[in-house]
Amino acid sequence: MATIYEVSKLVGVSVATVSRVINGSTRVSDKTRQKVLSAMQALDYKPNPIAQSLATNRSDCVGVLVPEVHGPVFGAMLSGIEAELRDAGKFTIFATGHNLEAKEREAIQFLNTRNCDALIMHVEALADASIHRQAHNGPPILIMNRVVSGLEDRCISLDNEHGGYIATNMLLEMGHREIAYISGPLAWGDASDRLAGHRRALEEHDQKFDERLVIESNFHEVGGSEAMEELLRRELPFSAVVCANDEMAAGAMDTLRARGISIPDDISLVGFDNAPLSRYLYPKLSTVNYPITEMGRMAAHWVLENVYGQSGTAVQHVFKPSLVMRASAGRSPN
Amino acid sequence: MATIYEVSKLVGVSVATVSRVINGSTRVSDKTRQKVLSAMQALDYKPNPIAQSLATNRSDCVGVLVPEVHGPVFGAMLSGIEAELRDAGKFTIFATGHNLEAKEREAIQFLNTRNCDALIMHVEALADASIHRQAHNGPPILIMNRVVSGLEDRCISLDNEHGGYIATNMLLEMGHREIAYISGPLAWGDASDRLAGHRRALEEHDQKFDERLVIESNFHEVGGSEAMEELLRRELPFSAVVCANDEMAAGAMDTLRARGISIPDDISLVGFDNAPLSRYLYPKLSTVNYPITEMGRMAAHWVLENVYGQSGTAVQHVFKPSLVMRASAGRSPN
DNA sequence: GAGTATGATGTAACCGCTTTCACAGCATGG
DNA sequence: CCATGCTGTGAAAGCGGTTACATCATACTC
Repeated sequence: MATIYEVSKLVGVSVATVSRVINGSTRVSDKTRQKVLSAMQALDYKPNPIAQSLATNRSDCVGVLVPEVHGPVFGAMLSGIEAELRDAGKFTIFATGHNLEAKEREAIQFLNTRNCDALIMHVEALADASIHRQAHNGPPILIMNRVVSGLEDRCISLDNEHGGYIATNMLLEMGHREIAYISGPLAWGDASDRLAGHRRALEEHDQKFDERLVIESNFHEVGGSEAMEELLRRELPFSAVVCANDEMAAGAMDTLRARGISIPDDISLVGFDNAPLSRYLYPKLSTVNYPITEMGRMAAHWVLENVYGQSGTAVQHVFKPSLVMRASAGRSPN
Repeated sequence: MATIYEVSKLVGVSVATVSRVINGSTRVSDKTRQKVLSAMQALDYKPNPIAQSLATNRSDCVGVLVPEVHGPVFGAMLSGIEAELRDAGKFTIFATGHNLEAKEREAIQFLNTRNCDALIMHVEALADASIHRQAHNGPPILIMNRVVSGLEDRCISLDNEHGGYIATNMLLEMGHREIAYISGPLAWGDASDRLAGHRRALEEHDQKFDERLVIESNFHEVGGSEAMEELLRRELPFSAVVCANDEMAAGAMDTLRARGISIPDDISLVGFDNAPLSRYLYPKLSTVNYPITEMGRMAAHWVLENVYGQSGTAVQHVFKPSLVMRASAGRSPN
């Protein structure tokens, strides 16, 4: 690989001048610039990014920490981030935290050793205090799907409360009165916010909130299936169920089908996330769209503006979910 | 951040000695080693990876090129790669090629500028010649899901022919005789291999291969749906359909359901990939398992052994798919 | 035409680490 | 007692760039 020295020698200028041409930092006369450029071409010269990093103290790498690489949500998020950063010539390094505190901490350490210019992280287990510490000691960070107080301008999140609200509101407007709810772990912010939206919708329609119609589950398919069984066991009347994510809705659907209960004729079902699987279920699942790819793009955007100084549009910190109507929810049979 | 100089000053040795302690390259007396180690701890010293890279000409980064970041197959592959490399303290940088030659070429360029120590790539559009060129000029490469002649020891692939064979074989053994086939683009190796396996199974069971029962489609859901419509339009008898991937099977299922054709009572359906969606379909899809996560791990493994000199088990270059029986395939109604 | 601002370029230090080579000190063997 | 071979360590030259500062024309001002 050719170095900057070879280029400078070929042209007969100093390496400083070549460097200036590369970076466009200072004015270089047109004549020398042209000579340098053609020499670079002739030698097929590419600046060594490692050397540049060492000299400038920038790595052009952005670290991304997600619970998992695969899966509908994180895959889509990574996709948005990668596309945006790539266009800007920045590199994405990722690590997984598996929603476990030790792993998340370790992953941050790992990314820190790479001298990332910024960190985009989706962490669940890590306490606010740890995030604050990282924010103050490490490179700039951006937090996905979580609002950390004191770092609001570093957070990009979904208005989960609104999502829960529109799901239940839609069912109420279709005439449903008794609406059950299968929740994710309420210790997690998104799960409790979604439930709060559900409650608000009920209140606005003067429906009493009945705790017995709420099951706290785990965001997984089996959990949804078991939660639905538990609901049926309680023998309370309900004509619709909101599931706090699509996977649990898939599980719930399995249980209902096994009991011969028809969707949506007997019971309407609504999910949350608009994950790919929601389109494959039968009947196709009505759900709440979670614009995670866009949110990933926005995160990358923030980094490009605030870390790499590129100008652009304003960053949107809170995204509003919207309803996706499919076949699993219909009018109340009553 | 503390540097190696500060450590050396604190201990009263030269930076060379500190470096030796860091790398364990040469013998250092126990006494000095201990002093250096505790000084490193006291200063919370971490070697600067960028500087190390510049000096050693290694970046500790592995580039991964996939068509897309998300999606069942590539997400799972990335997941396997990341897990394995991460355990070894190596970084994964990824880029997407979207199965377009220009984009794939560009992505390789992009990763090349980062001085990756190795490249793991899943490319579809790039010609063998380009891959050979990259293999000879750039860092070591590993090719996923494709066998490039002359580079067989650099390829990790699935025995697609075998997969096609076991799918059709299973149907034949369940008594089916007329078996239709919805293929992916036959210009792609995996699609044509899968079809070849289908043909071999038919031949081994003395069934004539009927071209009119084969539709070439595009690996997408809509394509599967349209292909099934075309099949029905041809009004040839068949009691089972093999789809070359699960997405097309999902589309085919939609079409059959819309016509009131029961699965598997009227027609049996088999997919390929064992993507997550196959479990969400109704009825749950029988399919061929594609151990892509393991294959990703294996790729990372190869890199660790051949680039970073870690010892380990032998690399498996060809993976055998296996059958996953679910509800969508049953005995022939005849 | 002297004084000065301005623009283009060169010089050299520096980023933080690795590694070759030299060397001192010491044990070994004849 | 000297030649020899080890071990442990230090000095210093890279790795390939960036950039503060110096220098030198050149153009401009009065």
